[in-house]
Amino acid sequence: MSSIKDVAARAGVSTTTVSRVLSQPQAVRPALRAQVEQAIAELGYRPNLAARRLRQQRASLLGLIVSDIRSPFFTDVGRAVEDMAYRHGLRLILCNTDEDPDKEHSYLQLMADEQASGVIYSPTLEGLRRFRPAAWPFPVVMVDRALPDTAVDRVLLDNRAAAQQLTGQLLAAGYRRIALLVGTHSTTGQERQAGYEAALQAQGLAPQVLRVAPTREAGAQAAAALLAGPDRPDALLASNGLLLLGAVQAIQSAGLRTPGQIGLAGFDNNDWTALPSVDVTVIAQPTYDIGRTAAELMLQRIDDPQRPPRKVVLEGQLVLRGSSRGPQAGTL
Amino acid sequence: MSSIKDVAARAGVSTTTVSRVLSQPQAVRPALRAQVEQAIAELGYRPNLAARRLRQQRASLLGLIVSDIRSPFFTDVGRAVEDMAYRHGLRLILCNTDEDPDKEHSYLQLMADEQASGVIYSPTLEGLRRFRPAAWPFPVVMVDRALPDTAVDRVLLDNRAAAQQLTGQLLAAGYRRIALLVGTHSTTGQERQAGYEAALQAQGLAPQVLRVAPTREAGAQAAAALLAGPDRPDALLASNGLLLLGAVQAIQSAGLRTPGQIGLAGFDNNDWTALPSVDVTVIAQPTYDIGRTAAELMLQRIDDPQRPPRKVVLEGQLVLRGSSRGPQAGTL
DNA sequence: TTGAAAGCGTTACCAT
DNA sequence: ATGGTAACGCTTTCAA
Repeated sequence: MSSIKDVAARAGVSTTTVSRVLSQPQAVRPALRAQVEQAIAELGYRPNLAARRLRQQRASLLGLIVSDIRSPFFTDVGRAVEDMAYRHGLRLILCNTDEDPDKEHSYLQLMADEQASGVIYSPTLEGLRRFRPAAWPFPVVMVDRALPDTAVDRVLLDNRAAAQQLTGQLLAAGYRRIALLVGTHSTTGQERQAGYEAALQAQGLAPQVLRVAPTREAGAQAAAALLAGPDRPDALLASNGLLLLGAVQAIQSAGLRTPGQIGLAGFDNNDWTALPSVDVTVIAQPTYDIGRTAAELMLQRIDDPQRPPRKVVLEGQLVLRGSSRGPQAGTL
Repeated sequence: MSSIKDVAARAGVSTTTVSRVLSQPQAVRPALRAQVEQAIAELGYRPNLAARRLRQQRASLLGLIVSDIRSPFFTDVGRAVEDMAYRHGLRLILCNTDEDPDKEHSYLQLMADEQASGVIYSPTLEGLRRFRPAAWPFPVVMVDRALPDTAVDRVLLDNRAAAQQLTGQLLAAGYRRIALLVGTHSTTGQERQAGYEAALQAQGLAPQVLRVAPTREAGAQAAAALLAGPDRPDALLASNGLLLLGAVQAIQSAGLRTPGQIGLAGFDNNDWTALPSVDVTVIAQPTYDIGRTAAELMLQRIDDPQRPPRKVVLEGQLVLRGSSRGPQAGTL
C-alpha cells in the first residue's frame, strides 16, 4: 500500500500539500493540485482511515442500536439509515440488543471505543431509564422509543393518536368490547395503550388489556385464549406487527371471519396484511421516513453539536381494510 | 480520555507492560499484572482502537454486503452474522447494494479502506463475474450466491435439489402444467430453474418459465397474467418469498382456491406462509444457520489464511402444507 | 520478565 | 500558497 509520503515524493511536494489536496483542494494552486492528483491516480493511493481516525480523534461511522434487525420495522429503518450513511461517506455498524439492557450498554461502550460520530438508538424501557446522554462522547438520536422529556434528538410516531384512531375506527363500526394485545419492553406499547384507553373511555367503555411478549407466538396464544374465553371480545387490536400476525393466525385457526364474527385492526402495514384473505386494517408507519429523518437529525447534530435537541413526530397513516367493518358487515 | 501512558504512569510500569497485560497477560508477573489492572480500572481506561488498527494494519471488523437487508432472507443471515461477530469482538458493517454491481465494488473498496478482517458477500451475477479474490486484501465468504468454481469459501443452499423436490411434490399430487416464477439477477434463481426443469423433464413435461424482477409486485403481475391467460397452468411455483407472496395475492384476487383450483408451492418459510388462509407448501431455508456457518468459515479463514477454500451446502427443508395437495383435494 | 524507542499514516500547527 | 515537524495511542522489535 502506498502512503501519503509516496504520493508526495512522486508529485514532488510535501505531505502537507497532498493532505490539503484531499481535504481542501481549493487551497492548493491548480497546477500543483493536478500534479498531486495524477500521482494519486498513478499509485492508486487510498487514504489510511485508521491513521486519519487516530489523528482526528473521530470516525466516520454511525452505530444503529436496535432490539432485533429481524423486525420489519427496524429493517426498514436500518435500510433508510444505511442509505443516508452511504451518501454521506459514513459507515453503519449494526447492533442487535435483544431487548437486553446490558447488551445495549455494551454496544454503547463499543461505539465509544470506535469513536463513532453518532448513534441511532431504540432503547428498551430499562435502557432508557439508565441512559445519560452526557455519559457518551457521541450524539444520540432516539427512534421509535423515548421518554417525553429526554433531552436528545428523537424521531417518534404519534402512537397515542394512531392507536386512538384505530380504536375509534372499530368503535365507529359498532364494536363495543375491544381487547388490546400490547407488547411489553417498549414505550411505544405504553403510548398505544394510552390511546386505546382514551378512545374507549370517551365512550364510557372498559378497556381489556393483555400485556404479552412482542412475538407472534405470544400474540397467537393470547388471542386464542381471548377467543375461547368466557366473555369473548367482539374485536381485537394488536399493538404491533408480530402480535397482529399472531392474532390473525388465532382468528383463522378458530374458524372465525373478520369482520363478520370478530373485528380486527393493528399496527404495521406489513406486506402480508394486504392479502385478500387477511385484509386487515392497519396503521402504516412511515418506517423509511423515520430512518431517514433520524439520519438527517444526526447529520445536522454532527454539524452543529450545540443546537437544541429536536423532537420530530411523524403521523401514522390509517389503511382502511375489511377487517374493521361493522360486526354485521360479514353478511353483506 | 486516558491513554496507555497514563495507565503506565499510575501503575509505575512501562507502556509495554500495560500493552502486554492487555494482549498476553500470562507473560506478565501476577503482582505487576494486578497493579496494572487496578490502574486500568481506576482510570476507566479504554484502548484506542484507531491506534491499535493503525499499528496492526488490520481492523476487528466484518463487512456484510447484500442486495437489500429488507429481504427476510438477508435479515436472518445478517442477524446470525452479527451474533457471531459480537461474540468474537468483531464489529459488523452493513452494506446494501440494490443489486447494483458498481455499488458492490464501491463497498468492497470501502471495506479495503477500513482494513476489514473479512467480508461476507452475496454477489449479483454481474458482481460475481467481475469479482477477483486476489484483488482484495481481506478474505471473502460468499453466501447464497456463487459460481460453482469460485475459489473462495462459500455457504449455499442446494437450490437445485430443493426446487426439484418442490416440483416433484406438485407432480406427485397430480399437477401437470406447472409454471415457474423466477427472479432475475441471482444465481439461485438459475439453479432453482434447473431443478424445476429437471423434475419436469423426468416426466416428459414442458417447462413454462417467467423471469421477472424479484419483487412482490412483479410476481403478482406475472401470476395474474398467467391465471388470466389462454392456457392457464394448473400449478404455480415461486422461486423466492417475494414472488410467492405476489403469487398468493394474485391467486386470492382472482378468487381461486389452493389447492382446489390451482396448486402452489414456493421458496422461503416466511411467517405469513403458515396462516391458515394461505397454508402454502414451501422450502424452508436454514437462514440463521447459513449466516452462522458463513461467520464460522470467516473466523476459521482469518485464523488460517492458507487453508483450502471450503464449500458448505445446506439442505432446504420441505414444509408440506395444503396448497400442494392434489387438484381434486379441494373437494374433500 | 521488563523497558526504551521506533514507527504505523495522517493532520494541524507554525513557519516561510 | 507551501513545507517541516510534532503528535495522535498503540504494538513490536530489540536489548537488558
